[in-house]
Amino acid sequence: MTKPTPDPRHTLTLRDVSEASGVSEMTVSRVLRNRGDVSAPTRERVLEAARALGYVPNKIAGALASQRVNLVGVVIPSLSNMVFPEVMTGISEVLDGTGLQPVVGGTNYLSDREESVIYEMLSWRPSGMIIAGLEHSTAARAMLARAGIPIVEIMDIDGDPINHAVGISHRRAGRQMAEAIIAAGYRKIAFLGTQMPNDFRAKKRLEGFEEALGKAGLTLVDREYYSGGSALLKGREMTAAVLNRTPDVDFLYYSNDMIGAGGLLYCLAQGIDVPGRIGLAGFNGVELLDGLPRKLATMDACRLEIGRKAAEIIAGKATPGEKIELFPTLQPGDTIR
Amino acid sequence: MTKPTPDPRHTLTLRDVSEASGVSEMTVSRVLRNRGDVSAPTRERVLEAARALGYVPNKIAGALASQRVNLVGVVIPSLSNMVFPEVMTGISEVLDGTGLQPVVGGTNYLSDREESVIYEMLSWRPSGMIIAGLEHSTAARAMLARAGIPIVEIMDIDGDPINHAVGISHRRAGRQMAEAIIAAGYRKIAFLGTQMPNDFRAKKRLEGFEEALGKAGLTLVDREYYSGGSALLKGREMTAAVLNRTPDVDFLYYSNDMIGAGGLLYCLAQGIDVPGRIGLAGFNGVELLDGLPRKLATMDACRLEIGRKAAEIIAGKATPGEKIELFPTLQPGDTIR
DNA sequence: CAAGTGGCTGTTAGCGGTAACATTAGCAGA
DNA sequence: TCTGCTAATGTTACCGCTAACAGCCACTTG
Repeated sequence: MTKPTPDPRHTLTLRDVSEASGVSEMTVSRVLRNRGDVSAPTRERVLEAARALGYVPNKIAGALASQRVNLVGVVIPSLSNMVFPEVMTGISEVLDGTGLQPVVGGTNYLSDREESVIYEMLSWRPSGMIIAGLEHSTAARAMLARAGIPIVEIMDIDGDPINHAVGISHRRAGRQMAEAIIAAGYRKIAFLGTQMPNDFRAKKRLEGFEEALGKAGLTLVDREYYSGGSALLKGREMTAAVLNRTPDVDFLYYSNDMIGAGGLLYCLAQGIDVPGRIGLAGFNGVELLDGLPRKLATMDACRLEIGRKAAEIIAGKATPGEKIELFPTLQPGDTIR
Repeated sequence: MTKPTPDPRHTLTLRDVSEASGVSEMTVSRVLRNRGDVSAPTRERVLEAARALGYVPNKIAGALASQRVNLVGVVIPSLSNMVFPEVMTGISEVLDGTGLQPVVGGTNYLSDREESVIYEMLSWRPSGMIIAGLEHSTAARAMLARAGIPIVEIMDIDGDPINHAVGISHRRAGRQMAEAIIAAGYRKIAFLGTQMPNDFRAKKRLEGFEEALGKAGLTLVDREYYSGGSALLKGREMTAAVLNRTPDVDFLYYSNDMIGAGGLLYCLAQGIDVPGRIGLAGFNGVELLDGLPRKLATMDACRLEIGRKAAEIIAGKATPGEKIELFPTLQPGDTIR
């Protein structure tokens, strides 16, 4: 069967079910939505008819008539980031059972893309929007602000939310990590991270990090950026480059766990004493790390909780304070002495 | 600003733009959709008015009236599987520019969930559906079959598609891997995989694998299953368990690369000679592997290409043959001697 | 026994757009 | 001047469903 239309007739509507079961369309509608009073026998007849016909309601018509859409737009930079699936899990957990359904869109860290994804989503009149980050184009902010639905910006709270924000302070996270590293006695610290001009959160982390270094009278002894490709592999390569260029470096701060893991594998393969000779740290608290030969120091980003809280605000289950700050915990692992 | 409704008045409609620009709603509609003839000055006035008001069209109403929806439903088991983001990339690549937009839904390998996700999606009357796997509940198949839209089942072609199928033969993939392993001289082969009763593709791979073993007069010397948790870590644990229980095993066949990678790290840490004493192989060709100390033998699943081809069928860019079979290539890596 | 009451079902009028057709103006050619 | 045509715009009738309200029929209640 290659033809996509195995049905000879028109597409089914409420009317078909109504005729098949001998009641009005309205009653069918009531049965199918479990709303209002319908007698048990009628309900049975209707359900039976709907099942027999294989009727699938048309939500487009329903949404237009009722002015209600059970969709929640979720706008994130990337699906393949390890970070966002977990946020999605938190969102789904909470939304499941509320009748609300998440719809995901990716922006690839592109502001233009973000704007058009938001526009597209709003044109479906969702019940709420969850968006990663606080930085958006003016147009995007304007659209969101006047959409008349709850908007939750997630991941970050260093900035001004349109409506609600749930996240951590990346600036503070960077600072904390720097303080821990300094406290452990490391002094020649290098940074290795992504080259994404639009990864504002990574940028803020680095700012906080350097700020804390500054307070201790230190500056980064080296930095290395990458873009694209396998993060694990890039981590190896970048680490090799830094160690080569700055042999006396004693700490490598990675902007995420994947490149950190690559660096760790590289150091171990080179027989470098970790954390004695060189310390390492990443960011995110990716589950992956649990399987590595040594546990990388990191900081979890409260991803699951961020997803949950955001969804709760949309679902009306949480008091919507303007900003909800979560506090990541530093996991020293085995790579800080 | 905590209130989600910065706008005092009602939500905007075509009428508002029409009044603001002094033309009929129909003309506004034409301008906004770039359809039909509209004079340049009128077009300008309308666009100007729409921009000034911050009008976002209501696709629900538009879709109902035009009976056209630019959405493509994509149903996959899991977003956090490493496998599916790449499929999504392929889909997006092709759909971008066609005006079609993918909408993703996850099933967690649960047949019930799948059925309800499909129902939910169909109720939005999408232009097409892309669904992982060939195994669905009777009700799900029926719904899809009579939806009157192109349905593309992806990943697998060992079975009967509803409409179109794009994928690889997992049975054949398992067979091929077994043949390569046997050819390399391994004889005491164990299998380590997921415990998911609904991961039909992993199951088929194993069937093919065992079939080929059988032809060579061999059987699996051990098997180990897992569920949940960090795949990398589980890989280590399972490998330890097998090596402990069956010390003379000489090959470990993993149902996916992540647990394979965990196993590889474990073997290396134990100082086991890989691939001399023990050979290893996974499945998927995950990019991640590129950063591992040694390259794991695997077989890529043509994920990008599957996504592309599926999207092309939906977009009408490809001749829709019933089944499109892709052929994975075996990547021997460094873990088969 | 009239008037209420509650359970069940039907009727009507849109929701905000768009397809299809109608209308108008402007202009060329006979 | 009149017809015929095209480009630009307007009018009308839905799309499939649901909110709101309107019946109707037992039954109770005073």
